[in-house]
Amino acid sequence: MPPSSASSTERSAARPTARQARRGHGRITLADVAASAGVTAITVSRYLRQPERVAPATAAAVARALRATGYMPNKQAGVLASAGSGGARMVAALIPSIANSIFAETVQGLADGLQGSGCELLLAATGYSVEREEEQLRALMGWFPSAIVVTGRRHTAGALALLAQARARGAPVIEIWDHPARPAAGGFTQIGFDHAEVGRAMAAHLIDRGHRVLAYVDSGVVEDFRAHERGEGFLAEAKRRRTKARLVVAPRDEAIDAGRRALAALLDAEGRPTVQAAAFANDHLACGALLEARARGLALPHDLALLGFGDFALGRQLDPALSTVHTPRLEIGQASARALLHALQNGGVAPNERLPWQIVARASA
Amino acid sequence: MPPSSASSTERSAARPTARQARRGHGRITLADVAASAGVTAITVSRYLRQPERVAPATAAAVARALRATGYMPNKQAGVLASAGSGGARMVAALIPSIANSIFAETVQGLADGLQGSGCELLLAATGYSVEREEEQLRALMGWFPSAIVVTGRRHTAGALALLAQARARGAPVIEIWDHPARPAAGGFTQIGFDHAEVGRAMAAHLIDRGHRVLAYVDSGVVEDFRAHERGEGFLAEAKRRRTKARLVVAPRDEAIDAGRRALAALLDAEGRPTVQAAAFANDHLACGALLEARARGLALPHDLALLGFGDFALGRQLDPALSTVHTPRLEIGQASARALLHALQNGGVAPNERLPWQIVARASA
DNA sequence: GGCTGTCGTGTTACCGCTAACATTAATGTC
DNA sequence: GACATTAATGTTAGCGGTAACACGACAGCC
Repeated sequence: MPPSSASSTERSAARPTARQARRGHGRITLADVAASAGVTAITVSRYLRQPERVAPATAAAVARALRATGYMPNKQAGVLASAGSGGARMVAALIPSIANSIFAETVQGLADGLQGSGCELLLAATGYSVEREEEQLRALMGWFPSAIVVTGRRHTAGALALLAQARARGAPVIEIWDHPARPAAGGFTQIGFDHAEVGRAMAAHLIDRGHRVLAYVDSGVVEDFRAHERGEGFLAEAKRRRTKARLVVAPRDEAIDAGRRALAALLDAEGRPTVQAAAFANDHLACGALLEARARGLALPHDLALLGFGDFALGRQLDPALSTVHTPRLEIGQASARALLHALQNGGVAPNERLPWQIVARASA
Repeated sequence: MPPSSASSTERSAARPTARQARRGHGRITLADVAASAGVTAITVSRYLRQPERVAPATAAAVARALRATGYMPNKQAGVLASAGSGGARMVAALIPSIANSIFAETVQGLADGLQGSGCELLLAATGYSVEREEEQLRALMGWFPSAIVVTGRRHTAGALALLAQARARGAPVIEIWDHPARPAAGGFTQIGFDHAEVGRAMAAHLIDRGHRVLAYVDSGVVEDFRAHERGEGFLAEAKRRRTKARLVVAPRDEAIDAGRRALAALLDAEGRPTVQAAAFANDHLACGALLEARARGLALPHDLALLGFGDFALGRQLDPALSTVHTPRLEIGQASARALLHALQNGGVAPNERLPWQIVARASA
């Protein structure tokens, strides 16, 4: 047997291991399966991706070989070779906080919706910081995900550029939890609701019930833009209805305590209560306030009305039960999954979706 | 210029696009940066991975080229080429449910701990099913993650094989939320605590306070193994202390209601209360029971003692406040991140970690 | 019977990056 | 000044898979 060909002179066969050091990490590859089935790699690849294109007899042999070898496709290689058009897909999701039950449920909805679709979920938390978001986005984009889900419509210029770039590659980009009346600059798919509208409805709810001196207790988290927007809507509506309303900001703190303290400040500010009704950026704050009000022996909603946002389990069980805004947190995730899968299959841009929310009037307002 | 060589006859230059259809998806690659810097791709690669190995002047040129082109490394290609030894890493995490605040916090801890380490988080929820876990694991393993985090020590045979295979490749495998007294079969790193021990402590807590007829209300989720184990520990301790104790299973249901109904059943079973004290698989159940007890006008803990598990926000705020077990849910995630990063750097197997929990005696027991 | 399809499979080249070895120039050594 | 070292960069050959094209065998058609 003569040396195969090529440059190398003698001893090319003498040390076969040297040059081939990187070969075969012991993993089972398509080539192994192919050898076992007596075909070539591409045939196995075809069997896996378009089984109808291989002859029945071959298919049987390949199937046997697959079972015998315990082959597991390398998705990295698949994505690299077919630039995402292959079966393996990754969806990158960026949310402010995983621990926050609101977003946790959204991620659950997203994961559920992706289940069985062959998409895996790449997750990162931004900690409510657009700079962190850009960083994380840059890191995740290195994996060239097939679709990207980000929270809200406010991003750094750098992040917007990255998102635009992803979309240009054909990756659907979805902004969740936000869908204002007028579309955002980036022009990405939005799945959520209009926070300004919610804020207006919160004010209207309190005004309709006869309260005349209002306050919106905003989140102390600087970049909780959606909470701020609800606050703006709240004030706008109060102004329109010629009702006194002020904006205060809760201390950035373990939220329940922050709510207590924020309410205490409102009640004690000028030696006498400065509000008749308060709306809150979230239910944690509102529950804290409710506990504070109860501790002071106030009768809700007569002495003081309190309205939360988010409809957390806690508020429903307190006595009096907290009135609040119920949000489609699970649905946002599910709708996003649906939208992105649809866009991936049909190539188009996913349409916006505005999801419903409701004010849940319980005992506190 | 003669045709380069090879088989093809004429017109090889006539239609340069034909054969090169797959070339250049428009993405910027190392080669582009290299061209812009007047070097070859490998030099740019070196600059990115071991900057001290390129000459200062070259480094400057490359840096300039990187900025000019806006290059973003393709991590898929990186992992493929260097089989994980490169900078890009992915950590796969499998948890029962993302929406469950306990696991959400653990994932948050994990994400926090991974932040800045160059590891991205690939997440999947199993829905408390070991079969689903195996499926998900198989899907995630196709990405050849650098490390794997799974929940608990019970897995299907197939899943165990996959985990063993991953470990054989050098990927740390960590089982979280579980760390029994005797090590598990798989021999994977365990980070958590001993649930049987917690169960025993819960029983001891109730017995020490003089309660003589006990019940453990187990989770209705069939594969919530850890809750079941706490139940077993509970019964074992009661037996040891010669105290009456029974096991009941809550309806699988919206958990707060399930707790109410489970307690109602215990109280009404034989026309009279059949328990003096009950421990629960989780705080949701316990809170439901607490609300039921309150509705019935029972004085806690005298008429009835209730002890939860998990220390959720709700229980702390109810009146009377729920006694419960505080768990290191965030810490488990953080410790896992630390452990796996350490193992990735130093190559060894991460050591087990037993994390502390405490019984928080509030008003209900 | 030669022509054109179609089917089933193989060949080649390439995705983007990096390990291993090769090469060149500059430096040190006696 | 010949030779071994070291530093800086380049070449080649992969990683594991798939797109595009090529090819042989058989079928249908006039």
